[in-house]
Amino acid sequence: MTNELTFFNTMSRRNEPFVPLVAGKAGLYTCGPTVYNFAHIGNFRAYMFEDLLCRVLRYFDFDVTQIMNLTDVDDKTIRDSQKAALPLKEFTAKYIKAFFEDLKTLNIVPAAQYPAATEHIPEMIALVQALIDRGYAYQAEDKSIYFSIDKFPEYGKLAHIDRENQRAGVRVKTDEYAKDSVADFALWKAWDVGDGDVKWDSPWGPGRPGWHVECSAMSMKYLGKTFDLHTGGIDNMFPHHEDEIAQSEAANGCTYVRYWLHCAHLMVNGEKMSKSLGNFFTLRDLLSKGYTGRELRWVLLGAHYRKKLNFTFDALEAGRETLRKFDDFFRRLHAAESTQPAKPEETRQLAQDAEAGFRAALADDLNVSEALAVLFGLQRDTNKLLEAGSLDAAAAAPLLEQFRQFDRVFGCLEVDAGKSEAVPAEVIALAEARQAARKAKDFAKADACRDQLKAAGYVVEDTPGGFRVKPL
RNA sequence: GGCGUGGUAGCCAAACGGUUAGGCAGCGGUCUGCAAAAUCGCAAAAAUCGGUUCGACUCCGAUCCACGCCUCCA
Repeated sequence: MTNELTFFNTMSRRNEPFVPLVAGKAGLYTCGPTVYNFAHIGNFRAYMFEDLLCRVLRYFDFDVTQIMNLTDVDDKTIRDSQKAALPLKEFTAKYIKAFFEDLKTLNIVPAAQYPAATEHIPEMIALVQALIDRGYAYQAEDKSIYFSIDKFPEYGKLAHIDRENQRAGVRVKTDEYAKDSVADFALWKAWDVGDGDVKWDSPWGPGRPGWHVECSAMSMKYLGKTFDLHTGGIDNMFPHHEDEIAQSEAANGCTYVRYWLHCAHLMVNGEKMSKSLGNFFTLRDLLSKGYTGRELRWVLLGAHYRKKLNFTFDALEAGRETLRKFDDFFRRLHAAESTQPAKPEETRQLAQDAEAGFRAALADDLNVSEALAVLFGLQRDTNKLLEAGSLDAAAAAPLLEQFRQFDRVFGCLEVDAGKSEAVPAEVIALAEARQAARKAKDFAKADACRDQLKAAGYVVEDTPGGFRVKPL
């Protein structure tokens, strides 16, 4: 059985066996949302990928500690809270609440902690001070503190950025005159009038932390100076993650992160979905169109995380159909009755083989497509047995259990959801009336009964053993 | 300009130097009063042009196209 997980490490640009710092444990840091608005489904592609990663790590018996930060102070958050005439905290609280609701709707397993930037200012100040003490940072004329990239020769090792070849000129903004070098980035932003009452005291005067320093300070606090995995969207690779590495390694003198995993974008009409382009859907948009979190979850799970995924409503519809078939399938499997000798040893073997294929697929840098092929393969084999009438409860049990195992990773099969569904007595009565009419060859009446059932929200299906009623 | 990714059947999407990926949709058979579900089967592919090879969707090169990062961004 394959038990060796491999991940594509952005740092080395190749697949590497995952060997954690501490055997059996995995520490993971995830760049979370900036809470000035509702997250869109492109954002959720990244959170879904991270959920998949954590679920797979757990499937392989790792004890996972996931930390996801909340960026609750930055230029846009300040700007929009001022527009809304609300204190920063009150403004972000609304979107933090919405974010957690959305995670739940998508059945994303919660992280261990969700540290907020504004709750960790002392840690950030300490980190900036360490960088100043070690000669990596300086205060400019505008009172802000900057990281001096020239002092960190390894700068660019993650993104493979060669500073010589960067386009000259484009990065210069009018307010950056104070920096020693254009590429230097802010660790601490000095307060200015536009920030209103958003400010914290520091040894360098009032201000607020720079974006990159937030993640470094919080990840170190919860996971240590060196930790296993850091994830995020590919657009965070540069400059955000590159800057995190520079700050953290300069301050600590040791490797910051051992495995970097980056998720590709969700596209819509061939362009990346983003707030700045305005071409996005929020989860709430989809819910209001009648789609479910489960259906979106299925769609987002459908492509490998390092490949761009084009979002379409067709895909959502196809996903809905697939899930419907699964619901029906599990209902039939729960009700399995044999007309021939059942063979539990055969189904146990089927389950075992599927398990092996499933693990091998996921171990290969989270190849969900192949894992899904295994899932569908087992479904097909199971259907054949059901069709042949050679499954009873005992023979079905190992199969059901295997699907439950699969769902620890997929999180949307709902294997047991239809099991205990109570069908109202009047619906049963109606179905029985239809059955009687059919026997009497009164098909007009039988069809009328079926229409009535449909109106009540049920479908009736005729099987060799009798009828079967299920919700529409 | 620099760095990078990708172009697979109607749609979505994998693996792999030679053997059916898979899903949705479609077509035909079985089952059914009709349906539905299921099942069996079928069809359909590799942007273009070269090269390497006994053999290439898979390796190499060129071309075209799309997309991303270099600026807040999952």
